[in-house]
Amino acid sequence: MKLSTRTRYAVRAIIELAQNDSNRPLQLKIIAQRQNISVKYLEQLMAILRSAGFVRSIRGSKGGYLLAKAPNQIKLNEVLHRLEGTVTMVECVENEDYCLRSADCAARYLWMQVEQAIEKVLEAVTLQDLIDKANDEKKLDYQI
Amino acid sequence: MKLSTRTRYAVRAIIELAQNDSNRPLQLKIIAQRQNISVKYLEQLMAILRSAGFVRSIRGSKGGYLLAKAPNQIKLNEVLHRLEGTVTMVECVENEDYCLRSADCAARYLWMQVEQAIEKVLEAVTLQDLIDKANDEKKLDYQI
DNA sequence: ATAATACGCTACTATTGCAGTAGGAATAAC
DNA sequence: GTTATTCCTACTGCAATAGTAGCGTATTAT
Repeated sequence: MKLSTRTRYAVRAIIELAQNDSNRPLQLKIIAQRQNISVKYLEQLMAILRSAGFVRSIRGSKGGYLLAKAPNQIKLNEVLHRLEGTVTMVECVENEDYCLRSADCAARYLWMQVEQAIEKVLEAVTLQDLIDKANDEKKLDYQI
Repeated sequence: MKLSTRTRYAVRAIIELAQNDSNRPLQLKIIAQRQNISVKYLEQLMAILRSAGFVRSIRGSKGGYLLAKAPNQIKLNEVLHRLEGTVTMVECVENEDYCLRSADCAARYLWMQVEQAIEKVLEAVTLQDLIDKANDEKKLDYQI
């Protein structure tokens, strides 16, 4: 039930964009440095986020990436869905016809419970929530 | 975030055992037929369940597998932990030292929320719950 | 005893998906 | 025009999973 590094990297990257409060686009080079990811790999991940409409890019010199919406308008479940293809852990949960026994399958019931729990969390969290949380933690650090 | 087929198969197998209300051991051959899994592959999965103490085996002619505890004593989180190695989706959730930024990492906060939600569901479900649920669904089928 | 049945163990192979690399084209700033 | 950056596509290497195979060991029925 591991999360792919693709997803982990991409989420970290989009958080960086959300935390970029300058009005200027943030370059992959910078994100790559901060997060210790190869630029080339990051490019591919950003392509996913871009085609999904979460970020927009500005090409050419001084170009880079910006969030395409406000951070409080980007829910993490949407992001995860795009990155993971599906958040479905098991085929039959989404596609009842996948298995003849779906209707009274005890296992399927379990997976549905788990998935609903995941979905509920992800639905309730926006990028804004995450950066707020990170800021709170930073404040705590200073107080020590 | 896919579940491995190892886990899916093993859970289905242990549910079969939980549903076996004869006092006689259930043979892998039977489970393999019902679930459409190779016997040899099942053997390996059952070895995991056995070493974890969830099931016990009876060797020899007319042998097979039985649950080692009552179905209401087997929580799904325990089973999943054994099968998946870890239910941790992201390394830093369990191991704070994994990353220098753990303390104020916005992403880590997200993954912790998700994992806690998963764990909460799995902790609350026993094999007994699953077979009860399956029986309920069967009853509904008959009523149609 | 013997045959049949069934688990136990270990090694091997094939496949798949992920992670990462590479090169060059398009675009914009200066 | 030069430089900096994204965009696109293809390729490669690697690791984990999925599945196979064969022989060994234990138990029961007869």
